[in-house]
Amino acid sequence: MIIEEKKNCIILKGVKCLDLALTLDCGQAFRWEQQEDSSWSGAACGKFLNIKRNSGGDFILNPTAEDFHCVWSNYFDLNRNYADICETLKQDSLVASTIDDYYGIRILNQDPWEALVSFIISQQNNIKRIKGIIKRLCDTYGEEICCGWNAFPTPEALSRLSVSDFEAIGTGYRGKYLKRLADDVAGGKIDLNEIKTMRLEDAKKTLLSIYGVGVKVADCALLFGFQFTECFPVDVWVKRVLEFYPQGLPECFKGYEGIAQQYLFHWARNNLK
DNA sequence: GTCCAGGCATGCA
DNA sequence: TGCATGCATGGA
Repeated sequence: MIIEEKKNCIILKGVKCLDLALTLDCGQAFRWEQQEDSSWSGAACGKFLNIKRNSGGDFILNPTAEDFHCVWSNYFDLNRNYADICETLKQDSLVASTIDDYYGIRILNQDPWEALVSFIISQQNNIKRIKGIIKRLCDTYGEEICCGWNAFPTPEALSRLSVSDFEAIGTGYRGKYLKRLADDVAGGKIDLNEIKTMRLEDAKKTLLSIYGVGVKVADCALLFGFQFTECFPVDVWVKRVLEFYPQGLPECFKGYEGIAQQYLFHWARNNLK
């Protein structure tokens, strides 16, 4: 991969295995919106980004060089060799049959707080509605960054809300979970950065002790927000896929179960109605 | 109108 | 430890 730092943009050449639509709109992050010029706009880690792919296959990004290196390079997991990982995952016949259709899905390294809140909202909910709730949450309680985009609201900001404030933006019964989480994180009772340094078992145990966080939400947060690529979240769709794996997950997934899961999740949603 | 969605807490056996 | 039930909401 070659990084060209221009005056007003960053150009990435030779990036392997990155499909913007599949990666940004596959249900792992909920704030990305495709624009009329087919570029994608969104916000993460307190920064705004617009990114597009030109006809030559290069990626054009709008941030400063500093923000690219400090935030977006890691967010898009650009230093991980997905091409090699996909080759390994293809040893499994089901993944092999799906990977060409969905090639280019990456696991985004999201902010732990945003990921945890987002996946608490996601429970027993559909992706379209999850996006709406998170948009209202950010528009109402996040600090403005630029271009009409707000940052994801901080724990402190959300701790000032009441349960009914959460419910007013459509969280439903999850409002009480969010209220307690915001209070505990803002108050220092839960330290998300510390969880990030833990071994997987301890990190998962800690997340499971949070009110409103069960196995599925914990696995999604660990995979998408805490960089544990070996987590394999099982939702209603993946549960259907698992019928194809009566012996358990194949050896070739080892260490990258979460990446395999994204391909299988996507395939299931499109094929197992 | 009914069913369902990137589930979880709770109560009861 | 394992299973049944209620939970908010809006799109299909």
